[in-house]
Amino acid sequence: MSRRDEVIDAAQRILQDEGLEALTMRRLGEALSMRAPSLYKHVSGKDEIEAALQQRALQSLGVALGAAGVDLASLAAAYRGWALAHPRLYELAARRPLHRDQLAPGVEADAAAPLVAAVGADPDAARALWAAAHGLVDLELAGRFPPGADVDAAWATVVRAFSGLTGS
Amino acid sequence: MSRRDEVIDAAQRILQDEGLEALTMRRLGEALSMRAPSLYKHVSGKDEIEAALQQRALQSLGVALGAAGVDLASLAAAYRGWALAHPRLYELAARRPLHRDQLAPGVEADAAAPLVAAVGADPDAARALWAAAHGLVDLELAGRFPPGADVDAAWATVVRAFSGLTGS
DNA sequence: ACCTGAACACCGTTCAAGT
DNA sequence: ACCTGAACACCGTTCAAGT
Repeated sequence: MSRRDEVIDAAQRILQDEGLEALTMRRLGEALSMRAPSLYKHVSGKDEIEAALQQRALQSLGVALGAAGVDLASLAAAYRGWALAHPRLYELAARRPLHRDQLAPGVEADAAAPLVAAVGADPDAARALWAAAHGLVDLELAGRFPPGADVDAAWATVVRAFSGLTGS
Repeated sequence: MSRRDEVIDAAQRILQDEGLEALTMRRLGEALSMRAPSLYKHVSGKDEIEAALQQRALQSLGVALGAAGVDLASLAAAYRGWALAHPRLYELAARRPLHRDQLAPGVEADAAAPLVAAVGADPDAARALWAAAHGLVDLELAGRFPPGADVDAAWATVVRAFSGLTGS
């Protein structure tokens, strides 16, 4: 494993265990037993680290969605399940600017492909569905729903609304 | 106008004109012709400033939604219109942790009330609709849709999906 | 009552220097 | 090839001191 990959791996560990605000160059250097300036010999800067983790997140999410099949309900469950299982990665990939220039081409499209397939290849419907799923996850992760809110029911409503679109 | 209100006003101007990352205590002090530490005589810290702006954002959004009526399509247009007209305020109020403890009680609920009314007081449907609208705005503001994407059509799809819910 | 300068504990990043 | 210390230009915040 290259030294660069060790840096990215350590960054992912810090992100998942301690959160996004803990992911600093000094903290990362500490985890690798070096000073922060030394990291710049293996990585161009913090942006490259974030881009690499965004890429991993998109790929992992895409795999999870692909495994869920084409059924709208199970796809929705897979989206939410992945996000709740990897909240820091989701946050980094969905709530932060995407470092598109440093992403392998197609990663974004591959992650979204299962959603597109589920709505019958209609790109507008796919974007609407993606937005609804993203909005639900985003609000849930941000703690925006009131304590007693039935988030499952909100998801079910979205699934029902979009089923009505393609079903009839 | 109290000195505190002058601070909040200046903060809003900086936020809207220069963006969230320009809203620093030193920059804010400069705009008010004082040093950053002096701000702490009028405001407890940056959190209070952010909370005050979040409150203004929620109130302004609530007014815009209330004026749109109960029609789902015009409500959706009002939500998107407000967000695109005040992208920095929307970002502060929707993409950042809400400083709930420093918010006047009811502000959140008041902003959401028109959405709740539009879906027939069903809280699950209201959350689903809110999430879909938030997701669409969030992705659009973050530049996550591809350049040629028909965002209008995606909004129309959401409106159609939710109309089907209550209509039949 | 209001404002200041100096300081503290942080950031990301650059760079000359060492091995 | 790899790592270091010192430095630069930033953060939010505290505090003793001035008027």
